[in-house]
Amino acid sequence: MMANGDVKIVYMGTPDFALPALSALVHEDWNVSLVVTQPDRPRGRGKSVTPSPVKLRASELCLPIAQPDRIKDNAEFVNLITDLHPDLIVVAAYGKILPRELLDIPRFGCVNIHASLLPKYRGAAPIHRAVEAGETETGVTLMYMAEELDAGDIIAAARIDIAGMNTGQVHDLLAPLGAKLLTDTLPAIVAGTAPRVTQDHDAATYAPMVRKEEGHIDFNAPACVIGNKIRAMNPAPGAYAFLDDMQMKIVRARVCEDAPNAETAPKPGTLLCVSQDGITVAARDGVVILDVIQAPGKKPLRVSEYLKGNAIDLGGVFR
RNA sequence: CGCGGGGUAGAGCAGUUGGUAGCUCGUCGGGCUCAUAACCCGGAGGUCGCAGGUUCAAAUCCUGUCCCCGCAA
Repeated sequence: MMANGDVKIVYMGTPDFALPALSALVHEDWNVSLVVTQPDRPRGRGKSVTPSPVKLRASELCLPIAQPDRIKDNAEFVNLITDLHPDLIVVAAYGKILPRELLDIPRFGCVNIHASLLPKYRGAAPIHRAVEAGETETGVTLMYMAEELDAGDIIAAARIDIAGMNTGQVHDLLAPLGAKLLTDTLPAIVAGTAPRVTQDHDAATYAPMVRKEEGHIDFNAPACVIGNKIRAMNPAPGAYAFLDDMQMKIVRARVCEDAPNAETAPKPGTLLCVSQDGITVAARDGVVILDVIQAPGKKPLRVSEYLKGNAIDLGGVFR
């Protein structure tokens, strides 16, 4: 049996989600000979050129880094990888689809850590979409990569209970879980004994990228749907609604589904109660009670704190 | 140089025609009450982000600097 250090790995990833797996590989002495991540881009306040989280981590770990602008039809990059003769390519939220010529390079293949229980939630935003759908469990899946997005054969998966959690919380559980799944499974992959189960493609669902505007809460929806949406959109890109001209972020809320009497049902979005316990807002059925809100330019505050220095008029309407 | 808001008592805010700081909550003590997260009275607690400048005098004006946040990417 070969030692971890004898297995040459190319790691491809970009955001925070890809951090734990990279660190775990290094921690277990796998030979990470190159880290590939998205190019530094102007982002954030001030439009400053910022490196990806994975680049920062790779730097800390003193690993070689490559940041190709594109990997499709990029002979130079393909040659770089080819000449490296990696035994395995590990991908975690890299952000680009790997072309066939890359997938064919490593003898042990290319594996991908995906933040859902495949075949459900293939695509860019599996965690957001799972939370939004009100799933009570999700997980991570390790698969051999295929040309089609997230459609490769499954090697292993791990599930967790996510009831009541927001996207950030699920993310923070899934990222290390994915890392563990990877390192637990790697020996079998290298030994050629890893399972390889074809996905049930008919059961596949897709998790498209989240658009910012999706965070705009429409109170003319069932309370539970709103609750799921608020959890799904936090911490990023954030859920919000307008109170007069102010865009108020809704960081945390809880739902009460006791449907108001149809006769007296207030217009959705109406503030029914403003107190230390939260801001009760009418939904199409039931109410949503806002617990943590964030005014523009301010920090997120519990409603009880917010009210110490700001007034919110009863009867206002969120739009 | 992308646009913009902000750093003032433990928390959230007010206070810019310059004159050593106020509100709500919390906290401590006392009172009222069968009782209370309610009410009344009283107290403690702040070198007003940091550094320099102008001035008799700066939270307040000027310059620099650090940090936080919203938008946009």
